[in-house]
Amino acid sequence: MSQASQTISDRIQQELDNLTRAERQLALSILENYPASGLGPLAALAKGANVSAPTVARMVQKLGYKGYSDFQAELREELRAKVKSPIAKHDTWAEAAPSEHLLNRFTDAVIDNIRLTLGQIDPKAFDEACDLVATQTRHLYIVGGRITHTLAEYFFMHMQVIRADVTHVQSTSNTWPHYLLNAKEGDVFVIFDVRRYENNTLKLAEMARARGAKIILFTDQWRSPVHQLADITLSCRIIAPSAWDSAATTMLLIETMISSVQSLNWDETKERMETLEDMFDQTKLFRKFI
Amino acid sequence: MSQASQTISDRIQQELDNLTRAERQLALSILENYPASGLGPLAALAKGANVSAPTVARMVQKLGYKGYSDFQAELREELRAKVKSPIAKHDTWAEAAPSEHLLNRFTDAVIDNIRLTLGQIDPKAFDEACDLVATQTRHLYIVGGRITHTLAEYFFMHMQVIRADVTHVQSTSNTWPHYLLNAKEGDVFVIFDVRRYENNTLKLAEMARARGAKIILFTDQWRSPVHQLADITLSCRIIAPSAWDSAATTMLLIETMISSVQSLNWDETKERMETLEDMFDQTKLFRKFI
DNA sequence: AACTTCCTGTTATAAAAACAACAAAATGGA
DNA sequence: TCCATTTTGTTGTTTTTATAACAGGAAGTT
Repeated sequence: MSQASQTISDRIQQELDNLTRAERQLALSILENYPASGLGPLAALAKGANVSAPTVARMVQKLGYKGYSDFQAELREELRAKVKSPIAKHDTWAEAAPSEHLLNRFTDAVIDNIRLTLGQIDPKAFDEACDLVATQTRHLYIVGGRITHTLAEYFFMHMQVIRADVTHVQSTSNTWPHYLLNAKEGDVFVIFDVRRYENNTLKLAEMARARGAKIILFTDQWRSPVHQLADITLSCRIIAPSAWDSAATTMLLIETMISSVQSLNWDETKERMETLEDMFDQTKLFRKFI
Repeated sequence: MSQASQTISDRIQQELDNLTRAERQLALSILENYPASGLGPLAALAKGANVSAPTVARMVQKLGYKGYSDFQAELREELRAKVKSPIAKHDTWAEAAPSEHLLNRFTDAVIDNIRLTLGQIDPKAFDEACDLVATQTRHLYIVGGRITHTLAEYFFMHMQVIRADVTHVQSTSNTWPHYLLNAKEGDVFVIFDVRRYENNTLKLAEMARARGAKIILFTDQWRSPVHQLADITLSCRIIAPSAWDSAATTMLLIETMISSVQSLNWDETKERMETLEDMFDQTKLFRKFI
C-alpha cells in the first residue's frame, strides 16, 4: 500500500540517508538516467557508478527488494504503468507538483529564456569576447551595478583563479574613478548592466572607452545604453513570473565564458588552481573528502 | 545504428509484413506494452506472447540486431533519450554554432541539471521552506561560504526588499559568532554549502541548531554534512563541462523561492518596493526610462 | 595509537539466461 | 495425397549474470 503510490525513484531518495557512501554514489547514478540504467545488467550499472557489483546487490536489498531481478521487475512494472496512464504527464519539470505550481512555471520561463537567448547569440562574438578576456596582457576590469554586482563578483572570483591582473569595480561605489586612472589602451572591461540601467555604469563605460579600452557588455534583451559603446554585447532574456527579473540565464552565459576562458588558459590555470588547493589544505577551512 | 532517427517500435512495424505468424504474434505483443516488456528476460517475453524462446531470438536477429541483448541495449538507449528530451529535442541551442561548441555543450549540461534537480525536489518541502522564509516574526539569517557567498548575497538582496529582519552572514568571516548571539528559537537560517564543504559552515549550523533555529539548506547533489541538521534540504545538480561547478540551477531555485516568498508577502512587499523606488528616484542613480 | 565496527571490493559459486542444433509440425505446390 | 520447404518448438550446451563468502581497509572511538 505504502509503496503502491510511491515510485522506486522516490523510494531511493527517501532512503538516501541510510545508504553508505558507495551506495549513495550508486543511487545518484541510477537517478541520473532513470529508469534506463536500472534496466540493464547489474555489472553495467555497477561500472557506470564506479562501484563493485556486490554493492549493487546489497543496495537493492537494503531498499527492500529480494534481489536485483526483483528490483528490475518492479522498475519494468512502474514503466509499464507510466506509459499506460492516460497522458504521460511529462510536460512538467517537478513531476510531483501540478503544472501550475510556481516551480514548474518559473522553470518554464527560465528554459524559455535560455532557448531564446542562445538562439540569438552570435558564437563568433562570444568566442571573441572569451579571447579578449583570456588575454593576459590586457588588464581585466569587471564592473557590476546594484543588482548585478553579485554576478560580477561571481565572474571576478573565478577570473581571479584563472589569471592575474583582474579588478572588480562596483559602479555604485564612488571610488570607481580611481580604478580608471590605471586603465590603459587595450584593457578590457566586462560590464554588467540590466534594467534599471545605472547612470554611473554608463559614465564609467564612456570613460573606459575614451581611454581606449575594449568593452564587453552583459545586459538584458532591451539592452543597456552602454551597448552603443560596447565592442561586444551579450544580451540575455530575463523574464520570469516574478516581480523581479531572472539572472539564471545570465549566470549560464557567465559560467560558459568562465569555462571557455579557463580552457584557453589551461596551462597556467592548472598551476594556479593547484597552488590554491594547497593553500586551502593548509588552512583546514575545507573538508578534504566529500 | 543505421537508422538513427527511427525508434525500435517503428522498425518493428515496418518489418511486420516480413515476419512469420509466430513472429508477428510476438511483435504485436511487444508493441502491446512497449517498451517495458522488451526489457525483461527473453523467456518471459516469449511466454507472454505464447511463442517459444528461440522465436524471440530469431526475430530480433531478423530485425537486424546481433542478439536479444543487443536489442535490449538499444531499447534502453531509446528510453534514455526519450526521458531526456522534454525540451532537449532541441538539437542545438545556439543554432549558429556547431553542437560541439561549448555554448551548446554547457547549455545541455545545465538543462540536464535543471531537469534532474526539479525531478527530485519535493514541492511540499519547497513550499514549507518558502513559508518559513516568509514569516516575518522569525529573524532570517542568510549564510554563504567562499564560493556561495555571491548566491547568498543575491538572495539576501531580494529578501531585504521583501521583508525586515534579514541578516547576511559569511561563514568565512571570523565575525559570524557575533551574529549568533542574537539568534533565538524559531529564527530561520538559510545556508548555502556546496563542495568543497566548509567546516565553518558546519559549525555555524550546529550552533544555530543548538539555539533552536530552523535550517534550510541549499546544497549540491552530494549534500553538505549540514543536511543532517537541516529541517529542509534543497539539493541541486551542479555538473558542467568545466573545471568548476555550475550555480545556474541553484540560482533558478533561489529565484523561484524569491518569487514565491514575494507573493506570500505581497501586501507588504509592494509597499516596501514603492518606498525603495522613491528613494532611488531621489538619488538619480538610475535612469527613469528604459 | 590501538581497537572496534562498519564498508567495500575481490574471488568463487550457483543460478539464469541466451543461443545453437536438431526434430517435429505446418504450409504450400504438384 | 505426397513431397519439399519453411516455420516452430524442444533439448542441451555455453555464456552471462547475480549473489554468497571472505578479507582487506577505512572511519570513527576510546
